[in-house]
Amino acid sequence: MRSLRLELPELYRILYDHYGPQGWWPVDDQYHRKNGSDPREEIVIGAVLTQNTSWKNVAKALENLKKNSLLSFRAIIDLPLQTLEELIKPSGYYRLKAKRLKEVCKALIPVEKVASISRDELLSIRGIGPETADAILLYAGNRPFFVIDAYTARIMERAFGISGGYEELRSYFENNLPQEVELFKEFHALLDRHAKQHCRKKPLCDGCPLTEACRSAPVLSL
DNA sequence: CCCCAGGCCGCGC
DNA sequence: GCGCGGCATGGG
Repeated sequence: MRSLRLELPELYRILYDHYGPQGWWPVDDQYHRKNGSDPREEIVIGAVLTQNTSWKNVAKALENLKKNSLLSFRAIIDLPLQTLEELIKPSGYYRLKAKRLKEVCKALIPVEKVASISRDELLSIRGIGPETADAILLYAGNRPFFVIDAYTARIMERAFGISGGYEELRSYFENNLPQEVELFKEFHALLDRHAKQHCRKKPLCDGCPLTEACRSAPVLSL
């Protein structure tokens, strides 16, 4: 963990200046006002549904739940398994995720728990691994846990030669940034955005804001 | 046709 | 403790 050509706060600044605020985590506040539900429940549910799945597909599943006023822990717990499966089908792995959702909702009701539950306790819930746990802690619980995902790992490895397992990367971020929840939220979202826009599996280096700092950037020929 | 997407679990080694 | 297959839909 030594070859970073810029400090994390600088990396954040470059991405933020280039892409602007990303508006994570997206929630439908209007829906929750109308239904008297808690937007944090939507974050937890979305965090489970988005496991290895594009957000577009997740949005369809969330929309199906909203249409029927079922986007809440209580509704999901009370819903027959098969009905839940049909509603979330667009998000993929729908049989697996229907079971996971029920377990997670049961374990986290009332949703105020996200403010106090320990990371280890979250990890002991079936269907919650490290990334989902940290997403819940950060975006629903407003607590300073940095979310690592495949995008983050790819950017750090490719651009800066920083590789490591989940926990290694997480402590790297948490130890080299001010412990500010809003910074953690925005930084993770920006890394996601950057991976989609430029740092894809097949990198699109044209117009990349990190070219100057990136060790894998193509050499400019005159 | 292929590959990929905001992972996790259970298994074998 | 690490690697691998399974899980599934929708979009490029």
